[in-house]
Amino acid sequence: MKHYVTSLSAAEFVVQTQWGSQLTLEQCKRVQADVRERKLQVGDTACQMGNRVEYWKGVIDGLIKMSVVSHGGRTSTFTGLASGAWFGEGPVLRSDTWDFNGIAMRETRVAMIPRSTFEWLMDVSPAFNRFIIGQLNERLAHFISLIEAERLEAAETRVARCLAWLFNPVLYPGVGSRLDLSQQEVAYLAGVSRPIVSKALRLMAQDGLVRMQYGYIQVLDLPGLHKFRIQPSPRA
DNA sequence: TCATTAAATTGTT
DNA sequence: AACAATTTAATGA
Repeated sequence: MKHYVTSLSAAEFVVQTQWGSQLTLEQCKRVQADVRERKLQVGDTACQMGNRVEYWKGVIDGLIKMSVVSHGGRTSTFTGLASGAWFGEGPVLRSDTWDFNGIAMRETRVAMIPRSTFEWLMDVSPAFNRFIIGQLNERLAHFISLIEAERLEAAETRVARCLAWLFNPVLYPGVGSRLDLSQQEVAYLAGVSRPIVSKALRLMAQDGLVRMQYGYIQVLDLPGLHKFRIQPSPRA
């Protein structure tokens, strides 16, 4: 599972993103001057519920788990944030404070755009606004799909859905067709037990949708993965 | 470079 | 949840 990631600096990373490449030279210069980089170890916090949002953040490489904690201390995971993901625009525009936790699932490098720079970009760049709208829209579709699957579908189907979104090229442009992800990690992200993940992955592999190797998963048919479905057991 | 060992991941009950 | 089997990574000659 050697991934030969060209280790871009944060400044190099932002200008080659979908939004960064559409900025004017002037805008690029300011973004590159303002961007910061942070390296997270496994278990480190990328963002914490309740804290003020100081930065809009992007995953250069690595994986972050997005989750919330209930009053009783139980945690619920929504999704992973994979390479190329940008997050925090929701809280910046809406509530000023993080409304979820971000925990690194492995060594992860994060690019950080100061809030003031983000707001400036919203003011001066129509291209940036379009990107943010697209981002919000994609995430909305993602979460609607999650809720629907959570309520109506079998656990194996939820695993497929969860994986399909993780390979979404709009939200996670840095993820190719291969993602270093153990079945245990998939279980955490999908909110199911590891044996369910194991069973689900073998079903998907039979249908030629994915290929699994030791420590990583390769998607062969992304549309097929979205459509994958096994009959849910009827509920009360 | 190869063999041995340890660690992580996966399959199964 | 626990166990066994398999794969990879690390170590050292």
